[in-house]
Amino acid sequence: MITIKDIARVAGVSHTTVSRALNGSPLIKKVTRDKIERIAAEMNYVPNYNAKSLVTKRSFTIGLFFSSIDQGTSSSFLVDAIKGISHALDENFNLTVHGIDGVHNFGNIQPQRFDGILVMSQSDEDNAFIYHVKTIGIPLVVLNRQLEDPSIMNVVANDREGVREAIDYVVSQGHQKLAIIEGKPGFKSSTERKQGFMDSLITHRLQLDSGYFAQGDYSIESGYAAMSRLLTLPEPPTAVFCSNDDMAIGAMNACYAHKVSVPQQISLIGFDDIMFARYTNPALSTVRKPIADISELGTKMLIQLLQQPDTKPQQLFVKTSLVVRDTVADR
Amino acid sequence: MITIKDIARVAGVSHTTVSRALNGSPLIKKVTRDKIERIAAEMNYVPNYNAKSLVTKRSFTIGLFFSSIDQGTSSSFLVDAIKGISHALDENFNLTVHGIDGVHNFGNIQPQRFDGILVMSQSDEDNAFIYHVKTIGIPLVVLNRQLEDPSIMNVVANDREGVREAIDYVVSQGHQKLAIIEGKPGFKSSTERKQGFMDSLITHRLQLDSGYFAQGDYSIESGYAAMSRLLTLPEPPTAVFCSNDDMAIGAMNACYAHKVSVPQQISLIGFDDIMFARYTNPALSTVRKPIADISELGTKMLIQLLQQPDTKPQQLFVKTSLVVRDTVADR
DNA sequence: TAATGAAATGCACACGTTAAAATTATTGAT
DNA sequence: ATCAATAATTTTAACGTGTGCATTTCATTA
Repeated sequence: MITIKDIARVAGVSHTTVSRALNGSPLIKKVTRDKIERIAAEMNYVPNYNAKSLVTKRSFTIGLFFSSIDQGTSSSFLVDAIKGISHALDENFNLTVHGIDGVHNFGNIQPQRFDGILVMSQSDEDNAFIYHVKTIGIPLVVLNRQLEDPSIMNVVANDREGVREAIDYVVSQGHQKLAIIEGKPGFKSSTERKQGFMDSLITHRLQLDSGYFAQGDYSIESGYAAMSRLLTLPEPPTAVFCSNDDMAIGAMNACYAHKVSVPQQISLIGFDDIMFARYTNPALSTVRKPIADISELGTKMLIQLLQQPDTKPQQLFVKTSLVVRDTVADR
Repeated sequence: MITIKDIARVAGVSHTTVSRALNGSPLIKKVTRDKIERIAAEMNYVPNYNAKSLVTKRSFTIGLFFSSIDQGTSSSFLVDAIKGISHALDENFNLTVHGIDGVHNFGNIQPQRFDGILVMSQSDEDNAFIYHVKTIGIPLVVLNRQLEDPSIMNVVANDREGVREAIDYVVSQGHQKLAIIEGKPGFKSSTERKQGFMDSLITHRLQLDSGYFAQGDYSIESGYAAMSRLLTLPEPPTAVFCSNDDMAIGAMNACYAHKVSVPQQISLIGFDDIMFARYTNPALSTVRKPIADISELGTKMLIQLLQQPDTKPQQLFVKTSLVVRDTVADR
């Protein structure tokens, strides 16, 4: 492996000059810099990041932490997140991936090992980790889950607005009796999406029938169970908003089991636009939550935070978009 | 941040002794070691991996490289792979994730940055990268795609055997007219799976009708197209093996579009057992390719390779398993 | 008790880089 | 031509750790 000292010898300068030249210091004369850069390229020099890190105290790695990678249904999450991040990340940054539940020793999470940390959060159980990171002072951005704490940089989708639009669309198709299968109790996203649902109904002066609010927990099974209950109602809804696509799939299977045809007899709309929403039969209409965009924006904010540590934390919202497929019928 | 020198001062020994004690050197007396370990724990000492790396020339990171993370349909791949790997990986190893297509400068891939590399390969376009890694001497394991080169450690599923079992099962259900939708031409996996298909037919003395061999390329669309063609045959098959689940989903949609009911009129069986195979309507019968197991085994082999660099490269096969769901009818 | 050898520890340097301080070269003004 | 000011470069030290070799400590034997 060749080092700056080797280059220095060839160029007839000191290794410090090489270091400066290669790092764009203004202290170096142009001709010297050019010569050094040429020689470095010729010798296929690649900097030793460990040595760099040791002295600059930067690690050139940013860590991506998921609530869990062993559990958690949403596999598309991970891919989309990594996509978005690597899109925004400089090539000589390393991206490491971890499950928060796999971190047994918080002591391993140190400023010296991570220049910055992205948390793709799915549950408030991540808070202990998040606050550890915040406490030891590693630049931090939390993605996907809306936090109450305004002192932490946070990038999320505008769930409420997105759901409102979706329900507006369902209503515009002539539906009057709308039900909702709610998300996991206590989760911010659950209440946000429910709010969006109600916003739309209220705007359209449709009644809020308490029998049309079914509890779920974001799992496929809970979608199945909730839908089964809704179908046995004396006067079933004509359209059901499922607070995520997993539950929508469960709901669709429930319809299938009860010989209720989608969308002829009942319309369904989900939330997330997971990878296989388009491959269900019929293809699921849903609200796209742009995980890749969220991740990319979050990464940009993190980089900003690295460069200017006193940047004010903000809560940023990324717009969702309605994806019309085949599960909402015109009435 | 506290260093071994701080510990040394407190313990009243030299930093060398601390270093040795903490790294399990046999040169240190037990009482000394115990004292040092106690003090280190009390002071919440965490080693500086950059300094360690600089002097030992080990990076404590292993790189996971995918063919692409921007493209490539199979999102469950990534999750399962990371699952399997982090399962086998020591906590003080870092796992970094990259897309091979995102590596613009092979010069960045150096022994100094990666102790070892795992390639989750999906296409032979990865070969340039693989051989670069091999050439510069980074310990390497290639996962998922079977290589011809016996000098590279390789862990793959036993596709041929898995398909044979699956087709045996389909035949045992009374099917006689079986078709196959083949994978991408030129891919090792395509020919392996086709071989498994033929193995079974030959064993059961069923005829190989060339009209029942449809070309695909692993994409959903190609599955749709191939199935459409098979359905227009004067004497259509009663069961179709699709060389992966994506094509099976395309095929299922083709049946749906042609008003052919699955499995009543035609049976389908896929390969991979992707995450949403169980959520199709009806749920897809398929062959599970254990990506997590492959990754875990591959990681173990890599670790072995790190510890004993002269370990002989092998080609290891991981068993697939038949997943019976609802798309193969009894006749 | 002294000599011997083995066990335990310390010293000094190295790893490749950046940064502060010191030195030398160059320019401009008188 | 001289001096000051500034530009360009070098010298020296430091980051935290591991390792070869020298040194000390300690138990054993003569």
